[in-house]
Amino acid sequence: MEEEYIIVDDLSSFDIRQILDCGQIFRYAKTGEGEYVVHSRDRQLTVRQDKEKAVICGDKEFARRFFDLDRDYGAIKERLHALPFMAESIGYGAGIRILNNDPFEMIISFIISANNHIPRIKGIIERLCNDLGKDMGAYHAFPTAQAMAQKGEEYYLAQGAGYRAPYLACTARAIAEGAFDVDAVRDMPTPAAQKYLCSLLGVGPKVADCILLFGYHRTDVFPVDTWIKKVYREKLGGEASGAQMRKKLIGIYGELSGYAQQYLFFGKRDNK
DNA sequence: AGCCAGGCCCATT
DNA sequence: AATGGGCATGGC
Repeated sequence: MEEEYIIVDDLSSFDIRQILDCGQIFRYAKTGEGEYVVHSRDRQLTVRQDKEKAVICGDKEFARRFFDLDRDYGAIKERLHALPFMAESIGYGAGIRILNNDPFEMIISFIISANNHIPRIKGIIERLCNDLGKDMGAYHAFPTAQAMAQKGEEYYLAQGAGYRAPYLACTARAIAEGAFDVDAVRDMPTPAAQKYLCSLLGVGPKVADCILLFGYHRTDVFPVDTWIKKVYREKLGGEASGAQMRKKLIGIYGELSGYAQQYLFFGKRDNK
Protein backbone atom coordinates (compact mmCIF):
# COMPACT_ATOMS: atom_id res chain seq x y z
CA MET A 1 0.00 0.00 0.00
CA GLU A 2 1.24 3.47 -0.85
CA GLU A 3 2.20 5.68 2.04
CA GLU A 4 0.66 9.11 1.77
CA TYR A 5 1.83 11.76 4.14
CA ILE A 6 1.62 15.45 4.94
CA ILE A 7 4.44 17.46 6.45
CA VAL A 8 3.51 20.33 8.77
CA ASP A 9 6.61 22.48 9.03
CA ASP A 10 5.04 25.50 10.73
CA LEU A 11 4.43 24.30 14.26
CA SER A 12 3.27 27.66 15.65
CA SER A 13 -0.31 26.33 15.63
CA PHE A 14 0.19 22.57 15.56
CA ASP A 15 1.08 20.46 18.58
CA ILE A 16 -0.18 16.92 18.27
CA ARG A 17 0.04 16.29 22.01
CA GLN A 18 -2.10 19.34 22.74
CA ILE A 19 -4.54 18.60 19.92
CA LEU A 20 -5.19 15.10 21.24
CA ASP A 21 -5.06 15.84 24.95
CA CYS A 22 -7.47 18.77 24.96
CA GLY A 23 -10.47 16.50 25.44
CA GLN A 24 -12.06 16.66 22.01
CA ILE A 25 -11.22 13.10 20.98
CA PHE A 26 -11.03 9.79 22.81
CA ARG A 27 -9.68 7.37 20.19
CA TYR A 28 -5.95 7.87 20.10
CA ALA A 29 -2.86 6.44 21.71
CA LYS A 30 0.70 7.49 22.26
CA THR A 31 2.92 4.94 20.55
CA GLY A 32 6.30 6.49 21.29
CA GLU A 33 8.05 9.77 21.97
CA GLY A 34 6.11 12.30 19.89
CA GLU A 35 4.33 9.45 18.11
CA TYR A 36 0.59 8.92 18.09
CA VAL A 37 -2.04 6.84 16.33
CA VAL A 38 -5.45 8.44 15.87
CA HIS A 39 -8.80 6.99 14.81
CA SER A 40 -11.94 8.60 13.43
CA ARG A 41 -14.88 6.56 12.18
CA ASP A 42 -13.20 3.92 9.98
CA ARG A 43 -9.99 5.87 9.43
CA GLN A 44 -6.55 5.76 10.94
CA LEU A 45 -3.82 8.40 10.92
CA THR A 46 -0.39 8.26 12.49
CA VAL A 47 1.51 11.36 13.53
CA ARG A 48 5.16 11.88 14.45
CA GLN A 49 6.25 15.27 15.68
CA ASP A 50 9.63 16.63 16.73
CA LYS A 51 10.99 20.15 17.24
CA GLU A 52 10.97 21.00 13.54
CA LYS A 53 7.98 19.36 11.95
CA ALA A 54 5.04 17.01 12.19
CA VAL A 55 4.48 14.18 9.73
CA ILE A 56 0.94 12.89 9.31
CA CYS A 57 0.60 9.52 7.59
CA GLY A 58 -2.66 8.37 6.01
CA ASP A 59 -5.12 9.60 3.41
CA LYS A 60 -3.97 13.15 2.66
CA GLU A 61 -7.32 14.67 1.82
CA PHE A 62 -8.89 13.18 4.91
CA ALA A 63 -5.99 14.24 7.13
CA ARG A 64 -6.08 17.81 5.85
CA ARG A 65 -9.71 18.19 6.74
CA PHE A 66 -9.52 16.19 9.98
CA PHE A 67 -6.73 18.34 11.40
CA ASP A 68 -8.35 21.51 10.03
CA LEU A 69 -5.12 22.35 8.23
CA ASP A 70 -6.63 24.94 5.90
CA ARG A 71 -7.67 27.23 8.71
CA ASP A 72 -5.52 30.13 9.92
CA TYR A 73 -5.16 29.56 13.65
CA GLY A 74 -2.63 32.38 13.91
CA ALA A 75 -5.35 34.81 12.91
CA ILE A 76 -7.85 33.22 15.32
CA LYS A 77 -5.42 33.49 18.22
CA GLU A 78 -4.63 37.06 17.31
CA ARG A 79 -8.31 37.99 17.46
CA LEU A 80 -8.81 36.10 20.71
CA HIS A 81 -5.75 37.60 22.33
CA ALA A 82 -7.51 40.93 22.77
CA LEU A 83 -10.43 39.30 24.60
CA PRO A 84 -10.62 38.65 28.36
CA PHE A 85 -8.65 35.79 30.00
CA MET A 86 -7.20 34.60 26.70
CA ALA A 87 -3.54 35.62 26.68
CA GLU A 88 -2.32 33.05 29.20
CA SER A 89 -4.41 30.15 27.86
CA ILE A 90 -3.40 30.79 24.28
CA GLY A 91 0.22 30.87 25.31
CA TYR A 92 -0.12 27.53 27.04
CA GLY A 93 -2.11 25.74 24.34
CA ALA A 94 -0.82 27.51 21.24
CA GLY A 95 -0.76 24.27 19.25
CA ILE A 96 -4.40 23.35 19.76
CA ARG A 97 -6.64 22.87 16.73
CA ILE A 98 -10.32 21.89 16.58
CA LEU A 99 -10.64 18.56 14.80
CA ASN A 100 -13.30 17.83 12.22
CA ASN A 101 -14.50 14.54 13.62
CA ASP A 102 -17.41 12.30 12.67
CA PRO A 103 -20.79 13.56 13.96
CA PHE A 104 -22.20 10.16 14.93
CA GLU A 105 -18.99 9.26 16.73
CA MET A 106 -19.19 12.54 18.60
CA ILE A 107 -22.81 11.99 19.59
CA ILE A 108 -22.08 8.59 21.11
CA SER A 109 -18.74 9.58 22.61
CA PHE A 110 -20.07 12.65 24.38
CA ILE A 111 -23.15 10.85 25.70
CA ILE A 112 -20.65 8.51 27.35
CA SER A 113 -18.61 11.48 28.57
CA ALA A 114 -21.35 12.86 30.80
CA ASN A 115 -20.24 12.97 34.46
CA ASN A 116 -17.41 10.59 33.63
CA HIS A 117 -13.60 10.51 33.72
CA ILE A 118 -11.66 10.78 30.48
CA PRO A 119 -9.60 7.57 30.96
CA ARG A 120 -12.79 5.65 31.63
CA ILE A 121 -14.58 7.22 28.66
CA LYS A 122 -11.73 6.01 26.46
CA GLY A 123 -12.04 2.48 27.82
CA ILE A 124 -15.77 2.22 27.21
CA ILE A 125 -15.43 3.54 23.66
CA GLU A 126 -12.55 1.19 22.94
CA ARG A 127 -14.59 -1.81 24.06
CA LEU A 128 -17.52 -0.75 21.85
CA CYS A 129 -15.24 -0.41 18.83
CA ASN A 130 -13.49 -3.73 19.37
CA ASP A 131 -16.79 -5.50 19.83
CA LEU A 132 -19.13 -3.74 17.36
CA GLY A 133 -16.84 -1.91 14.93
CA LYS A 134 -15.66 -3.24 11.59
CA ASP A 135 -12.35 -5.06 11.73
CA MET A 136 -9.91 -2.93 9.73
CA GLY A 137 -6.95 -5.20 10.36
CA ALA A 138 -4.71 -3.23 12.67
CA TYR A 139 -7.65 -1.55 14.38
CA HIS A 140 -11.43 -1.45 14.58
CA ALA A 141 -13.72 1.20 13.13
CA PHE A 142 -16.21 3.10 15.27
CA PRO A 143 -19.49 1.16 15.25
CA THR A 144 -22.22 2.27 12.85
CA ALA A 145 -25.59 3.35 14.19
CA GLN A 146 -27.03 0.16 12.72
CA ALA A 147 -24.54 -2.02 14.58
CA MET A 148 -25.19 -0.17 17.83
CA ALA A 149 -28.96 -0.36 17.37
CA GLN A 150 -28.77 -4.16 17.41
CA LYS A 151 -27.85 -4.04 21.08
CA GLY A 152 -30.07 -3.22 24.06
CA GLU A 153 -29.29 -1.37 27.23
CA GLU A 154 -28.21 -4.57 29.04
CA TYR A 155 -25.35 -4.80 26.58
CA TYR A 156 -24.17 -1.24 27.17
CA LEU A 157 -24.48 -1.72 30.90
CA ALA A 158 -22.22 -4.76 30.59
CA GLN A 159 -19.69 -2.60 28.75
CA GLY A 160 -19.50 -0.29 31.75
CA ALA A 161 -21.64 2.56 30.47
CA GLY A 162 -23.50 2.75 33.78
CA TYR A 163 -26.67 4.79 33.78
CA ARG A 164 -25.88 6.00 30.25
CA ALA A 165 -26.66 2.52 28.91
CA PRO A 166 -30.31 3.24 28.00
CA TYR A 167 -29.23 6.56 26.43
CA LEU A 168 -26.89 4.73 24.06
CA ALA A 169 -29.42 2.08 23.09
CA CYS A 170 -32.19 4.61 22.53
CA THR A 171 -30.11 7.17 20.62
CA ALA A 172 -28.47 4.57 18.38
CA ARG A 173 -31.90 3.24 17.51
CA ALA A 174 -33.31 6.69 16.75
CA ILE A 175 -30.46 7.37 14.33
CA ALA A 176 -30.45 3.91 12.75
CA GLU A 177 -34.19 4.11 12.15
CA GLY A 178 -33.95 7.57 10.65
CA ALA A 179 -36.04 9.22 13.34
CA PHE A 180 -33.06 11.50 13.90
CA ASP A 181 -31.18 12.87 10.87
CA VAL A 182 -27.50 13.42 11.64
CA ASP A 183 -26.92 15.20 8.31
CA ALA A 184 -29.78 17.63 8.78
CA VAL A 185 -27.95 19.25 11.68
CA ARG A 186 -25.46 20.76 9.27
CA ASP A 187 -28.09 22.96 7.63
CA MET A 188 -29.66 24.22 10.85
CA PRO A 189 -28.92 27.52 12.56
CA THR A 190 -27.05 26.88 15.80
CA PRO A 191 -29.98 27.37 18.21
CA ALA A 192 -32.17 24.98 16.21
CA ALA A 193 -29.32 22.48 15.99
CA GLN A 194 -28.85 22.60 19.77
CA LYS A 195 -32.53 22.03 20.34
CA TYR A 196 -32.64 19.19 17.82
CA LEU A 197 -29.63 17.43 19.33
CA CYS A 198 -31.15 17.76 22.81
CA SER A 199 -34.11 15.71 21.59
CA LEU A 200 -31.79 12.69 21.74
CA LEU A 201 -31.89 10.82 25.05
CA GLY A 202 -28.64 11.49 26.91
CA VAL A 203 -27.89 14.74 25.08
CA GLY A 204 -28.24 17.94 27.11
CA PRO A 205 -26.89 21.45 26.52
CA LYS A 206 -23.25 20.67 27.26
CA VAL A 207 -23.08 17.47 25.24
CA ALA A 208 -24.93 19.14 22.36
CA ASP A 209 -22.35 21.93 22.30
CA CYS A 210 -19.49 19.40 22.22
CA ILE A 211 -21.13 17.56 19.33
CA LEU A 212 -21.62 20.81 17.43
CA LEU A 213 -18.08 21.98 18.06
CA PHE A 214 -16.15 18.77 17.39
CA GLY A 215 -18.50 17.10 14.90
CA TYR A 216 -19.76 20.07 12.89
CA HIS A 217 -17.12 22.71 13.58
CA ARG A 218 -19.77 25.08 14.92
CA THR A 219 -17.69 27.58 16.90
CA ASP A 220 -20.49 29.83 18.19
CA VAL A 221 -21.09 27.40 21.07
CA PHE A 222 -19.48 27.17 24.51
CA PRO A 223 -19.57 23.77 26.24
CA VAL A 224 -19.72 24.41 30.00
CA ASP A 225 -18.40 21.49 32.03
CA THR A 226 -16.96 21.23 35.53
CA TRP A 227 -13.54 22.54 34.40
CA ILE A 228 -15.00 25.57 32.68
CA LYS A 229 -17.07 26.20 35.81
CA LYS A 230 -13.86 26.26 37.84
CA VAL A 231 -12.33 28.74 35.39
CA TYR A 232 -15.46 30.87 35.39
CA ARG A 233 -15.58 31.10 39.18
CA GLU A 234 -11.92 32.10 39.28
CA LYS A 235 -12.01 34.67 36.50
CA LEU A 236 -15.56 36.03 36.55
CA GLY A 237 -16.48 35.16 40.12
CA GLY A 238 -19.95 35.07 41.58
CA GLU A 239 -22.53 32.32 41.52
CA ALA A 240 -24.11 31.40 38.21
CA SER A 241 -25.83 28.37 36.73
CA GLY A 242 -24.29 26.53 33.80
CA ALA A 243 -26.80 28.15 31.47
CA GLN A 244 -25.96 31.61 32.77
CA MET A 245 -22.23 30.98 32.36
CA ARG A 246 -22.75 29.72 28.83
CA LYS A 247 -24.72 32.82 27.86
CA LYS A 248 -22.20 35.17 29.43
CA LEU A 249 -19.21 33.46 27.82
CA ILE A 250 -20.79 33.47 24.37
CA GLY A 251 -21.45 37.15 24.90
CA ILE A 252 -17.72 37.65 25.41
CA TYR A 253 -16.30 35.42 22.67
CA GLY A 254 -19.07 35.34 20.06
CA GLU A 255 -18.23 33.40 16.91
CA LEU A 256 -14.90 32.40 18.44
CA SER A 257 -16.49 30.81 21.54
CA GLY A 258 -15.59 27.25 20.61
CA TYR A 259 -11.93 28.08 20.17
CA ALA A 260 -11.84 30.14 23.37
CA GLN A 261 -13.43 27.26 25.24
CA GLN A 262 -10.74 24.82 24.13
CA TYR A 263 -7.88 27.10 25.14
CA LEU A 264 -9.48 27.69 28.55
CA PHE A 265 -10.35 24.02 29.11
CA PHE A 266 -6.88 22.80 28.19
CA GLY A 267 -5.17 25.55 30.17
CA LYS A 268 -7.08 24.52 33.26
CA ARG A 269 -7.16 20.76 32.97
CA ASP A 270 -3.69 20.13 31.56
CA ASN A 271 -1.87 22.86 33.42
CA LYS A 272 -3.23 23.09 36.94
C1' DA B 1 -11.74 5.48 51.68
C1' DG B 2 -13.90 8.89 49.58
C1' DC B 3 -14.25 12.37 46.16
C1' DC B 4 -15.12 13.32 41.60
C1' DA B 5 -15.64 13.17 36.58
C1' DG B 6 -16.14 17.16 29.58
C1' DG B 7 -24.11 16.15 32.99
C1' DC B 8 -28.62 14.42 32.08
C1' DC B 9 -33.36 12.99 33.31
C1' DC B 10 -37.31 13.94 35.57
C1' DA B 11 -40.26 15.66 39.24
C1' DT B 12 -41.44 19.75 41.46
C1' DT B 13 -42.04 24.58 41.86
C1' DA C 1 -38.24 28.72 33.13
C1' DA C 2 -35.62 27.29 36.93
C1' DT C 3 -34.06 24.26 40.53
C1' DG C 4 -32.61 19.86 42.95
C1' DG C 5 -32.15 14.85 43.83
C1' DG C 6 -30.55 10.65 41.96
C1' DC C 7 -27.56 8.30 39.33
C1' DA C 8 -23.38 3.60 37.70
C1' DT C 9 -18.73 3.24 37.42
C1' DG C 10 -13.91 3.22 38.48
C1' DG C 11 -9.49 6.47 38.43
C1' DC C 12 -6.99 8.86 41.50
